[in-house]
Amino acid sequence: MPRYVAIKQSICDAVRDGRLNPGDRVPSEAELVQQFDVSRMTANRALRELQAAGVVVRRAGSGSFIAEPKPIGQMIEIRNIAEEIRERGHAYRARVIQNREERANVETAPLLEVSVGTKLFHSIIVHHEAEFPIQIEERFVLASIAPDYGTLDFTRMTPNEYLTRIAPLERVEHRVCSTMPDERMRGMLGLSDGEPVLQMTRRTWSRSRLVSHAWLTHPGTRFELSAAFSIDD
Amino acid sequence: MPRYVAIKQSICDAVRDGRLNPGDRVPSEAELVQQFDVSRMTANRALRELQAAGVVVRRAGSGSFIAEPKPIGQMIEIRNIAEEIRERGHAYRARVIQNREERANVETAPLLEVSVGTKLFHSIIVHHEAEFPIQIEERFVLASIAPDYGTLDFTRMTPNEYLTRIAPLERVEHRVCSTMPDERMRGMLGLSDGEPVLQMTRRTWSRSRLVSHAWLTHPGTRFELSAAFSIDD
DNA sequence: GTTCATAAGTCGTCTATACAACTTCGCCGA
DNA sequence: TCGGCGAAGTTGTATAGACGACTTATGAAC
Repeated sequence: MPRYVAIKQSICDAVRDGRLNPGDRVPSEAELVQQFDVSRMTANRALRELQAAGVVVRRAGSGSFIAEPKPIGQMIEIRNIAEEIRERGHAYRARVIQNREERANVETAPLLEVSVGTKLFHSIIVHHEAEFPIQIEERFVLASIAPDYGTLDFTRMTPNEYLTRIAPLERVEHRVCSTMPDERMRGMLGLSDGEPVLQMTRRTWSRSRLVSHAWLTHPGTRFELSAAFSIDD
Repeated sequence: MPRYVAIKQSICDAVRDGRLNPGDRVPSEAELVQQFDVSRMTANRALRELQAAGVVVRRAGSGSFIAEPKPIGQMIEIRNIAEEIRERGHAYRARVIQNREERANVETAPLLEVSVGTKLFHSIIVHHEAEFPIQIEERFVLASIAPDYGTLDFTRMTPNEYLTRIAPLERVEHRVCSTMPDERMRGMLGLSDGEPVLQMTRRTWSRSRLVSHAWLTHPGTRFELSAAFSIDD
């Protein structure tokens, strides 16, 4: 294995293990030169590529630091819905329908790819934008990765915000489809008859495991999902 | 400007101008050393970063070449719907409803951010998966970028396929929402009453211009949009 | 105490060189 | 004609050294 890759992996491993957290200082190029007995150019390449990957941020004269939770993926923004709403200048409010610990059954176990009986949390939250329900979030979380998930107050911090804080995001998968809501959904979202919903299934991986499965349901007429991608020089 | 950036830009410019096309050979590191009077490490960095950006592919022993149209964006796959259907093992068929040249009017001009009167093509195509309509594609294309768009046979090559061939994709923007179809849509997609659709608005840029605006409408129950993103070491 | 100059630490870039691995192609011999 | 060998070209990686720009802390001068 190339030596610059070994350096990158050692730092990525430290992030995955929690030995390095967002904001923490990463060894400087000079220190890596000593630790790994490489030339400075090799240490430089390792850190430079980690910066390109968004793992660290570097400031000339200051040092290299683990990047904040996630500048987000490249496209579909994994942003905090609370922030998003506040940026639009509206009040944000959350109503927690439920948040309890469960054992995975034959229906829920496949969602997180675990065996039946595994402990997990099951939360349902309705997010409001200025009194109007804008998203229903039904989420399953691996209990082992977030043991105190059941005690959190999601009116103060969204599950997304909490999870990106305690578990470094490694991979995200989205599926989007358009359906008609069932009666319960319709009630929670305050929809009139015949209004469709946009349903997004979001799965997130951390520390090499699938840790969360969420259904995010929006009123089709009150929500747009936006994504952009561009190449640069 | 750093010298490796100057090299990258010169190559990116050549791609944008059409002087370099997919598959074309890019000057080797040794040639760049002579052309730009830099050290090989500097030329190497320029080409290496272009490879990371997906602009070129490099093969040890062989050379560096402009990458194929697009390995796709990073997430939402800009894939050929025909390929996608065939990969699922079904027959693909397209029905061209219209394909004509128009002048931009007050409604269509803003879509491509051009002034009223600009020549553009307006095509409507229904894509079928094994007899079932799976997508309606209504698209506006800047005529100046694709002068022969009006003469193409879209039952043999999709607009997407054609456009990515003649114009290097620089930026893509997606917006997704869920709505109820109007009567005409419902007919074309063969939907029963009360079935919602997933409507995606896709805008693509090439050579620094917005060149295409497309509405892609899918039956909500017969389509899923999928996207994934992951960081690697 | 405040302000300013200086020094140390750090990253950003660039050079010159070296060796290894791989690809391609031509040449030579069987 | 076919096969194999080797040379030339190309990329991948690594080293040692250099200079510049920026940040931070230290300490001196006011």
